[in-house]
Amino acid sequence: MDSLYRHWLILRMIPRRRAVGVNEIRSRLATEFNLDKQARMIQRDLVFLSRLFPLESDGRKPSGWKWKEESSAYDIPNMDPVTALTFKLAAEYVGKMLPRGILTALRPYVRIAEERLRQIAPPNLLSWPDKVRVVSPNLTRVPPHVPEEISEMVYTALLEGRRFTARYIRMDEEEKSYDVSPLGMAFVDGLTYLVATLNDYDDPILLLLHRVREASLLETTVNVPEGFDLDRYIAEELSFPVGWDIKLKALFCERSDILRLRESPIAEDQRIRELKNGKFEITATVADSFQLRWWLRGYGERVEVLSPKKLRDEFAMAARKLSEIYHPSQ
Amino acid sequence: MDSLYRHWLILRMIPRRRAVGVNEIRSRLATEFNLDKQARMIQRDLVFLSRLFPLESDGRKPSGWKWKEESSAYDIPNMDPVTALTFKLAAEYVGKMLPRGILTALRPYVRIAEERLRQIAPPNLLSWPDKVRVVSPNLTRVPPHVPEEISEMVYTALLEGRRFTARYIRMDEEEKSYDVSPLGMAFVDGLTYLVATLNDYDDPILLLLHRVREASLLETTVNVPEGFDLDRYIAEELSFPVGWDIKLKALFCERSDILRLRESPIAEDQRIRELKNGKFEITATVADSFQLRWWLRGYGERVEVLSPKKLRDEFAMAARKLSEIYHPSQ
DNA sequence: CTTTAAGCGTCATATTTTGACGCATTACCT
DNA sequence: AGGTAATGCGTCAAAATATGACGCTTAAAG
Repeated sequence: MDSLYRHWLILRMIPRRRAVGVNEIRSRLATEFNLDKQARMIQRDLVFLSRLFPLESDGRKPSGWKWKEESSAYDIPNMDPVTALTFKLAAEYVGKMLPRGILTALRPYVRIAEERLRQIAPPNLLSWPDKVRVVSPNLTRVPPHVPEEISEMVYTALLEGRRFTARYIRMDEEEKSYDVSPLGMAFVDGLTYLVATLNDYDDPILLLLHRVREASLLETTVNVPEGFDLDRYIAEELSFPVGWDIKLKALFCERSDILRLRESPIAEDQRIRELKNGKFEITATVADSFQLRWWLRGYGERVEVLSPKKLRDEFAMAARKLSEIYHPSQ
Repeated sequence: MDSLYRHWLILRMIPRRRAVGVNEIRSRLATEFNLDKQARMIQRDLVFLSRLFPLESDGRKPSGWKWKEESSAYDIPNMDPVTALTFKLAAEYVGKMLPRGILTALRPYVRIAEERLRQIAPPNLLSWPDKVRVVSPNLTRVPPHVPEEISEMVYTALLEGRRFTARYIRMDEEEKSYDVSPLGMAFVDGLTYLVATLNDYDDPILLLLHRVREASLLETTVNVPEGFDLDRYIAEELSFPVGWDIKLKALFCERSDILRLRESPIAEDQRIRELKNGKFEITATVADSFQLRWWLRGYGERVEVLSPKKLRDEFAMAARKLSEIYHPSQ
C-alpha cells in the first residue's frame, strides 16, 4: 500500500529531458509528501520501475534517471479516439503555421494520438489513414527555421525569468552579442518575435527568434522595465494599429463570396441585403484595422466599399493608383 | 510486483466518458495481457486506485468506473514546463481558428499545461500570467458554432466508419433529414466541412458541420464510393483550384513589405533585387493559385505584377475594373 | 592515491497482497 | 411483487513482497 503510492510519486518525478538523481527524489519525497525512505529503497524502486516502464539510468555513479528519449507520453486516462483525432487535427493546423522547432515538445503527444488511431483503424479495408485535413486559405510561406536548442532555451529562460546571452543577426545583417532579458513571445504570421530588453536598457524591443544564434542561459534574473505589460506592448508594436469601430457598408457582386460571409460573418451584427441589381449590400460594425483593409483588398474588384466615407476615399485613391500603375497612359 | 503493473493496466482501461465495468476489465486483462485475476481483486484495485486518482464509480450494481469529468489528463512523465508552454501556445493558436466545440477534447491537456505553469510560475512577483501571444494577421471572423454533441458524434462516426442520421439545414434554409455516410472532414478558413455521401447516393458532397442538427449514430457502416480519395476530393472541391508552378515577377515599393518577405519567403527560390528607383523586384516560383491572387491583391497598390503575362493582364484588367467602380466618370 | 559518497547484495522480519468463501444487496425478469 | 442470478463486499489465513540494517564494492573527485 505504501509502495504503490510511492512508485506513482516517483514515476511522476522522473523527467523526460533532464535526469534526476536518487537523492533528489528522496528529498522531494520527504519534503513534499512526508515520506521518509532510505536511499536504498529508492534505488530498488527505480530498478523495479525500469522493468515496467521505459526508464533508463546513465550508468554513472550518482546515477541519473530519466525516461527514454523515444518513449511516447504515457497518458492516463488513455487517449480516446475522438481526442486522438482532435490532436491530429490541431497538430496539422498548428504545424502549418508555426516554425518547426517551436513545436517539438508536442511530438510525444501527437505520437500517442497516431498510435491510438492506428489501433482502432483497420478492422475493415474501408478505412484510410487520415480523415481530417486542413486547407489553408493563405499563401503558404516558408516559415523561418528556429533550431530546437534555441527555442527550447528561450522558453526556459522565459519561464524561469532568467536572462541569456546570444548573438543576434540584426536587420542590417550585422551580428552582435547581447545580454537578453526575455519578457514575452509573440507569433505573427509565421514569424516568432521575442519581446525583450537588451543589456541594461529599459525599453523593450523585438527580436526575431530565427535570427538568434548561440544562446546560453545565465543565472541572472530578467530586467523587467517598470510597469511593463506584454499585451499593451504587443498591441502597440505588433498588432497592426487598430482604430475605433466603424460601421462598414460594402457592395459584393458575387453570390459565392456572400455564401461564405453568411456562414462565418465578420461581425455579430452583420447584415446582408440583396439589391435589385443582383449585388449584395453588407453592413457590419468592425474595427477599423489594417486587417480589414487587407481583407477587403483581397476581394479586388468584387467588392466596393461604400462607407464610411474615409475608407471609401482610401479605396478610391488606391484604385486610381493601381490603375495608374497598369495603365499609365490614362 | 504484480500489483503495480496490474494497476497500471487497469488505469489505462478506464475511460473518461463511457464507464467500464469490473468484468470488462477482468476479461480484457485475461485476454490482452494474460493476467487472470478474480473479480474480487479488480474490485479491490479500483477502490484502491480511486483513492489515488480522480476515479469515480456510479454506485450501481454492476458498477461502472470512469474518470471524473473535470479531472485533467494525468500524464506520465509529468509534463515539463517547456511542453506546457508549447501547449498553451498551440491551444491559443488553434482556438482562434477553429470553431469552439471541435476542440473540447483537448481541454484536459490544456488544463494540465496550465496547472504546470502555475506551479512553476510565482516564486517572484515579476512573473505574469501568460508569456506567449498569438497575433492574427487575418480579419477575425465569428466562426460558426458547432455544438459539442454534434462534433463528438460526427468524429465517432468518422472513426468507426458508421453512418448517422441527421437533419441538415440546406443552403436554401430548408431542413431535411438524411442518412449520412461520413467520409472525411476538412477545415477551411474557420468553416468545418464534412465530406459524405447521403442516403444511398454514390457521389460525395460537402456538408457544413454547423448546419447539422439532431444527429444520431447508426449501426450501419458507411457507404464508400468506389475509388474515393479524400485528398483528391478536397483538392478538387475545396482547395481553390491550383495551377502549375509559375515564375512570378513583381515589383514592391515599400521597404517594410520587403523586410517581411525576406524573413519568411514565399518560395525556396525567392530572390529580391533592389532597383535604382528605390523599388524592389521579387522573383519566385510559386503555384498559380487562388491563394496567390488573394495574397497579391492584399498589397493593393503597393505591388505591381510584372510576369507571367497572363497574371499581369489579369491584374491590369482588375485594376481597370476597380477604378471603373470608384471613378465611373472616366 | 586517497577520500567520500553512492550503488549493490543479502538476510530476517514486518507488511501487504491474494484467493477462498459466504453473506448482503441490487437489478432484472416473469 | 417475488424469485433469481449476478455483483459487491467483509473477513481470514497463507503466500508473496517490501523494507531496514549492514557491510562490501565501485566510481568520481581532489
